Amino acid sequence: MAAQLVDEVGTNEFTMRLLAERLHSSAAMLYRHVASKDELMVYVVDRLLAEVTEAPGDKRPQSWQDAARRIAMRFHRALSQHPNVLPLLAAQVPIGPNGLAVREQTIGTLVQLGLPPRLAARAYTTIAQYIVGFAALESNSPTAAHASAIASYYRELDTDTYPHTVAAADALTGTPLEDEFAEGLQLILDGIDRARRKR
Amino acid sequence: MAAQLVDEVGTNEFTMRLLAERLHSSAAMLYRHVASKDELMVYVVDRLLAEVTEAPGDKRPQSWQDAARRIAMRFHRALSQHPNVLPLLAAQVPIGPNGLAVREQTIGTLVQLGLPPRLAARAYTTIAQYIVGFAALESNSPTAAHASAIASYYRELDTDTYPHTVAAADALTGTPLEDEFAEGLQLILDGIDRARRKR
DNA sequence: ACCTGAACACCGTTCAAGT
DNA sequence: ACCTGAACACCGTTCAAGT
Repeated sequence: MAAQLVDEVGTNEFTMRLLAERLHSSAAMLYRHVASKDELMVYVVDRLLAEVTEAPGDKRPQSWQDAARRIAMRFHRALSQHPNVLPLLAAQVPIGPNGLAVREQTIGTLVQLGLPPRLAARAYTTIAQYIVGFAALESNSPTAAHASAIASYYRELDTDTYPHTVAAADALTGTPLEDEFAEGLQLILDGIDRARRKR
Repeated sequence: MAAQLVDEVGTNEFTMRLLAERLHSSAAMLYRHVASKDELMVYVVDRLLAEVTEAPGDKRPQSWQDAARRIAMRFHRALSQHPNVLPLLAAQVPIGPNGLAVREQTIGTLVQLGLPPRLAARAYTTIAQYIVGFAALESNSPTAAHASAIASYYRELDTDTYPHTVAAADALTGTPLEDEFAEGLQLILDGIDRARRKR
């Protein structure tokens, strides 16, 4: 399957020829199933979004904050487990069936729990953007592959010319990334809550 | 210049050979100035970030909200003027000198106007993510190139299976994108403000 | 020493030719 | 009818060979 291969070798190394080889087939054969590599990538993204969909056994959320937090965590976890999909997600707006399903489920739940439809839609978009953006930031953390190159780059930074950047970096190094994610999310949820109360 | 060519032909059509041709040079010559195409793309992104830097003649912001809004608007405008740079910005964390300068200036201003350093750093990241995410969404609007393909895709959507998505789409079609951007930004600013007051 | 054309090792995609 | 090897038209990158 294409999604597995992306997980394994990453977007850059993913090749129609390599996928064909894995399937004991030929590259030309793939074009009988998909129109292009781009279309295939849409499917790969949609596979990831499938993991964000609500499971049937999930207990019902008690508040819209609860619901938003839960979907955000699922989304975040899916991206942690499939970090190689991130570049694809940043490049496309997810238009596959699961992408639409997640959107629909989430907005629906938020509306049901008291958020005005317009605000619910904006909330979903803002949160989704935050998750993807945070994951992009996370992939640049010291555990990532290109770490050494970027680390050496930052090492050259003067504390005098970039005092706040360096200070902030130090401050944030203290807190684990999981907490950071939750804190930033809370920032957004609070903003949504204030918008809700205003009307 | 590389940035101009990206603006003109887009990321996909941008080619070392084409750039060399524009410069009345050869592709091999480019590798005397840059190590790789990726490095060149870092410069292209940094050119855009240069437009986000504070101009010397700017009047001083009155509040951190004011400062944040102003930098967000500049960033947003730069992306509107160079939409082809967006895919690059989504793929890299901007590590060029201007990227660092914008970060430094912004966090510095926010701290000076009363935001705790940690919160200022997170605020910058969250807002930057929002801007890039919003631009990605905007590039999918009906004025964009791939509009017909995506439009036809959404046309197939059942109002029964995706009631909230369709309803939200209708609701949001009414408001101009500029207003939407400002509203979403306000959501985040409110969240930051609540975090500030809490401590 | 500086620049280039041509080459290398790839791509995504297509298509004539086999079974 | 289904599948494939080879080909096409490209890439980014390198390098021997020219000046």
